[in-house]
Amino acid sequence: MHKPAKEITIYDIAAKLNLSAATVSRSLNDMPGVNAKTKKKIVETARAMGYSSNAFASNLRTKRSNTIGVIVPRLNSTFMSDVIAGMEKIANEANYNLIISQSLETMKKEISNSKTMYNNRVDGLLISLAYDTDNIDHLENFLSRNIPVIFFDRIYEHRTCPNIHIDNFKAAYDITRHLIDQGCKRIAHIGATGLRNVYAERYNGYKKALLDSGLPADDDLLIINDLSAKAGQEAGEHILKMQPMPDAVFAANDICAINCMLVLKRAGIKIPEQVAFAGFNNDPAACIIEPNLTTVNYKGYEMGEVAAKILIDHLTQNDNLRLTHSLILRHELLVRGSSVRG
Amino acid sequence: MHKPAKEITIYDIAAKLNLSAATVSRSLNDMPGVNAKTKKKIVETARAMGYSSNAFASNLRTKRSNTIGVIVPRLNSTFMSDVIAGMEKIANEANYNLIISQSLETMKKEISNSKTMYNNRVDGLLISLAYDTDNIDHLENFLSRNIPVIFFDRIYEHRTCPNIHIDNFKAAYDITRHLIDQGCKRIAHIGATGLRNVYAERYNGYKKALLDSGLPADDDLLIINDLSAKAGQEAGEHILKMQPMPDAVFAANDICAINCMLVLKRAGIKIPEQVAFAGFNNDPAACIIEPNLTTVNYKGYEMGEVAAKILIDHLTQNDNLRLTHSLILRHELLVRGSSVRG
DNA sequence: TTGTATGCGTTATCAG
DNA sequence: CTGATAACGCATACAA
Repeated sequence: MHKPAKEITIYDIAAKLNLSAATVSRSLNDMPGVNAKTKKKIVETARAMGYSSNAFASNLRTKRSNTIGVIVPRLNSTFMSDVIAGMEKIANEANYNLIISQSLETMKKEISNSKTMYNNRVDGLLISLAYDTDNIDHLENFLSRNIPVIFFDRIYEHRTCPNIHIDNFKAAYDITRHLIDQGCKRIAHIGATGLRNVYAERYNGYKKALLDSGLPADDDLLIINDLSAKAGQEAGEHILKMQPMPDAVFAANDICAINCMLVLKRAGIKIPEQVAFAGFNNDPAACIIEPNLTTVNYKGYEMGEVAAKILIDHLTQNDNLRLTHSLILRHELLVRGSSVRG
Repeated sequence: MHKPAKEITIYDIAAKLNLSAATVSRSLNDMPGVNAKTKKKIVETARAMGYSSNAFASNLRTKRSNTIGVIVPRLNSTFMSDVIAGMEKIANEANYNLIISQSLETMKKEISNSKTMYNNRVDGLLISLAYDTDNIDHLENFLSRNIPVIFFDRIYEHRTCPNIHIDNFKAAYDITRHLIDQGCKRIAHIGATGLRNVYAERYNGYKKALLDSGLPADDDLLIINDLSAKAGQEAGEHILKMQPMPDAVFAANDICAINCMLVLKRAGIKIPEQVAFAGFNNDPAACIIEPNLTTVNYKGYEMGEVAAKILIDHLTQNDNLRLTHSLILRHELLVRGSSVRG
């Protein structure tokens, strides 16, 4: 077993300066009521001796970990990395640490992760739900002990937890409307499980836009999968076989849209003349495919910042978290070549 | 200030069962020397009472955190997310937690992150260096206290720290050779700072391949930047102005290669006939651009697994980490349309 | 302004 | 097999 070397404690510093540990503690924590000179001396010797505060002892004593737990479906999406970068910035500034884990889209791992988070006594939890999560019993530990939980993006309606998201319904409505304005009449939608608000809302927005324009919301035009690259390819093959083919495709994420589009392109379909395309998320790849993909842009970075900020404000100022029921961030429609018909 | 509710401790369990806390602790930790019956009773009531071990107290006592620190340049690259996913799998299985942070390619943040990691008493550190890190004084705390540090991908030569990486030299050599085999004679290279082994080695491999084939390694053919998407575009504009233009471009990562290629394509340059392209990393976008990008594939997931495994084995079995100087993983050349000439 | 004393929840040592 | 007790390092109420 690996054995770390001895640590330097506030007692060592106190001994060296003929002071009490209490005074050292107070100085190191910038507490009021310490003589400026002694404080200076303490801070200096602390540095000189290579002192570093032991977080465990401090946490044990204060019952706060200064750590925030983050659970996301996957780390490796552009959107989520942006979210996390935003969270990290805010957390860092406020002296909070982030423990991050991914559920890999399964409720099972999400449960296990939340247990770990709880054991590590995170001060709060920021979570975006897995693909198949259908209840939040695994968060009961947090809720019953008043440890704040905030949902972002893939949210869950709960009495005491704020939600942070965008208006997925409106975004989908607008993008579908845009396709209709381009003259499209048979618009297919590639979506995912209705369990997740983001996908349910995008579908609802799509459907409403069709109905408002007097277009039928034909079930044949609806494709449900997991929105992965592979699923996008399969959707493309499926679409090629449809009779008649749709004249537009609106996919609930860009990766899926792009991979679907590639299949159609390779089959000789003209984009956007024969089939127009729109996605969701503004993944960098949307600007690599040709023609570039029309999509909905929303700032993950800001979502991360906001989520972390709300949580930390609550932890440090005890504003009432329940007052904030949900927080809706801005999005914008980015119209590009994949959907504009001369 | 937010106040969490009271916790259930081993004393509560002990009191309820008329036992001592010691016995409860032993049972809950599966230690030998406890009557099977009492143990069973203890485990059951623990669950019934909703007990959950307090990691701080345990860590304070044992001087081990069961936490591994991970510092990467950025989380939002396909490669790094894969690495982290691999680490998380191994860590999870061994009951270790991961604290993850990103340096955002600056040494400054890397220093601050490593300090946080140290304060949180991580049992070990897995790190891939930032773009401009030119020394590792900030890891001195770890090294002097025998806290194991393992470098991966962006490594650093150090007496006591193992390195995990691929043979960047050979990969670059092979891919350059491939371009030469396709008849290319003026091969440009887009690389990054020589501070980082990965880029220095890729450049060296490229150069050696040229020399071995009797081609001049012309300095005009070398473009140094930060390999970002934007840098790729700028490189593309630069290349368009070169007299004569190179007939191939080998970029040290895919994102840069792809964005450079897009600029050339839009200027009417035929790929690969006029300019052949090769990248590095096998980013998913390499299969989105047309023609698809020739690149070097290496498994980030496995690199993460290996790094975590070596660290945890050392932590739990105290095998001598110094014996492992470096560990070189496999890579493969993926030849695609961007480089194959009729 | 500083010091004393105590407890946070565990685990480890020793004794029974 | 079980119990009593002492740390681990820090922060705080209270005393000086």
